[in-house]
Amino acid sequence: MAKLSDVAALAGVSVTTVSRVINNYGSLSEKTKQKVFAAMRDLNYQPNSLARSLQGKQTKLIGLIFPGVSHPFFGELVQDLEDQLFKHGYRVILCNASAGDAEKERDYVRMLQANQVDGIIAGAHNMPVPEYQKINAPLISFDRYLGDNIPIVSSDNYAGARLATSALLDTGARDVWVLTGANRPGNPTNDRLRGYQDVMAEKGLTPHAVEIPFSTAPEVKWATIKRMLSSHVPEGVFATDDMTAIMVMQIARTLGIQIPQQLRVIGYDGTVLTRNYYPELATIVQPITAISSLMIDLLMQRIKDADAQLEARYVLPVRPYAARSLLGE
Amino acid sequence: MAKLSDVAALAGVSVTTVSRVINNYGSLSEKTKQKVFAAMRDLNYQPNSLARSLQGKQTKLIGLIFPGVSHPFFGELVQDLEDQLFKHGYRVILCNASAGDAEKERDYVRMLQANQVDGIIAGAHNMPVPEYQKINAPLISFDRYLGDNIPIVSSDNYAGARLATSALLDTGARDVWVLTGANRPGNPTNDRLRGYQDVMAEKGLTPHAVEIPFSTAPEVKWATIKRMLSSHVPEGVFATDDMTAIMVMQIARTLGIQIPQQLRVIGYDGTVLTRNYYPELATIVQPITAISSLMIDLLMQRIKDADAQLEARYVLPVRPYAARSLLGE
DNA sequence: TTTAAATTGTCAAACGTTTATCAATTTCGT
DNA sequence: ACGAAATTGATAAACGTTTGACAATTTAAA
Repeated sequence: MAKLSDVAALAGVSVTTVSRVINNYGSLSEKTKQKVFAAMRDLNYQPNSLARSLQGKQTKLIGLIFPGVSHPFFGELVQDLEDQLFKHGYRVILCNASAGDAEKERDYVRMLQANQVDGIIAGAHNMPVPEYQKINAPLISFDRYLGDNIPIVSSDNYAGARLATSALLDTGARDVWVLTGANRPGNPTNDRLRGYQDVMAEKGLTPHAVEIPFSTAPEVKWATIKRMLSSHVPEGVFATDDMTAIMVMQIARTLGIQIPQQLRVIGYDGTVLTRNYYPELATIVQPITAISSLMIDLLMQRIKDADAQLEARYVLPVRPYAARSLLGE
Repeated sequence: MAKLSDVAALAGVSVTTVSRVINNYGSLSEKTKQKVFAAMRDLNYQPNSLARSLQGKQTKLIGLIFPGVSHPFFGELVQDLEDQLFKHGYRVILCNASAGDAEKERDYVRMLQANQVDGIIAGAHNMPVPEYQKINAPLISFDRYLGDNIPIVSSDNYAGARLATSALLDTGARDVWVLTGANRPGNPTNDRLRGYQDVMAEKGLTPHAVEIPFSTAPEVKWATIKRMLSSHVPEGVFATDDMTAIMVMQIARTLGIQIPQQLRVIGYDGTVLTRNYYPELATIVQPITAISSLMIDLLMQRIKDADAQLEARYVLPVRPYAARSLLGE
């Protein structure tokens, strides 16, 4: 790998001059600039990031901690974050912090700090809150409470859940159940459950919640749902994520349950993937692009100024998708 | 951030000793080791990766260049790669090289080299081959020809395509079409097309190929398929990826085409996602886990020894999934 | 108690940059 | 052609670590 001094030698100038060209400071004649650029091109020179970061520059690296990119929602979110961060000149270190593995997440956080990342965006939550608090890199959270002064960005889970539940009730259904992920304290997705419960209460209906942790193996999930549908067919099911909703519909079909005549299903997330490849699924769309731009925007503020005053919570609006299909239209 | 000298001061030893403890060389008494470990713990010390890499150590970073993680297949592959690399002590820099954007990919490659990554795994191919050739980091490719001496790992596209086509023919279908991605030269996925063509030829049947580039916007893809199915309903369709297969089935349904009575569809990829959430889809399963372990294994060999002699091509076996559903079982 | 071996320390160079200081040289306007 | 301004260079310190050479000290074996 060519280094600064090689470029200087080839261009016939001093290393100081080359550095001045690269960092664009001091006064430089157009002629030498061109000579240096030419030499850089010839040698295919790339400044060594390690060296310049060591010297004090930013690393231009951001750590992304999410439960994994194989889930379509996180896949799309991570892809969007990466795309946008790239445009801001940042690169991404990917951390798949599968649910439950606190030790791995700890390792990640350690590593990200050792690598001097300029910031972290986290959408996983396996470690206890106090540990997040002492991370000294700028940190923004998605949909999870990680500690005071760590801004949370999320979609309007409560309003979304109300929308979903109401859409089911609007079809005339009264026996409406909710399928929710693990109900961890301080987790904004609890609002999805709350939204459901509140709407049901307002209508004087009995809520029924079935809990299926996010990390449940698909086979187990399948079995659980099948057992549920076999013993009793509700009129409506609000699954708090699309994949679960799709599974409910699949299982219903295999059980010969008519959709939507007997059973109406609505999901949550509304990824591009489900909207395009499963368009008949009614769902609540999270504004992924808005979520990523906001998170990046907040992160950039904290990177510029570590003490930037930010809100504790940023809640972005959701919208219903394909609710008509609940009516069989 | 605490540094080496802080640890030394707290432990009451010299920096050399601390470094010796960390890197485990020279002779050390158990007592000082413990003192140093304790000090590291107390200060929550993390060696600065930048500094140690600059000094000559590996960065323990691997670049992953793929078309994006929002596609389930790549999402699962990347997740698997990341998980396994983590266990090997490596971290991942994620590069979404959306199809067609050579400039972005060039930027990525430049950046990865500037960051001194220990290796690269690439599953995208937007730059001309010569540019890959001059990358000096160890490089392994997925399913794409990137140049001589750059090993390609892929599933058995040819055999898989034969399997898929045969499965359709086995149902009695004769008018069988293929829906394939862009047919770029040197791209092993061409083998999927070849496999189809060969089987058709062997049976004396006329092949029909419709090309839909991978990067096509879903709406356009939808329209294309709809147009195709509206003008003529084949007896069988082999879509060279599952998402397209699913779309074909969705559109067929909206057109009132009976599946599988009138139209049989088989896909390719067989991700965990489709198998779990779309189990009625017949498909060919790529061995994602085997693919990632092999790629990592090869990469590790090249990292240990840059001149490690490796094969040009590694082809991993595929297996059919849910072929029975083509028969309506 | 002597002596060899084990342990720890001191010092300095190196990795590739950035940046400040000061000096030397070139360019330019008048 | 003179002086001021612009340009370039030489040198060195700094970022945090590793590693080698060598010296000093401690420990343990004979």
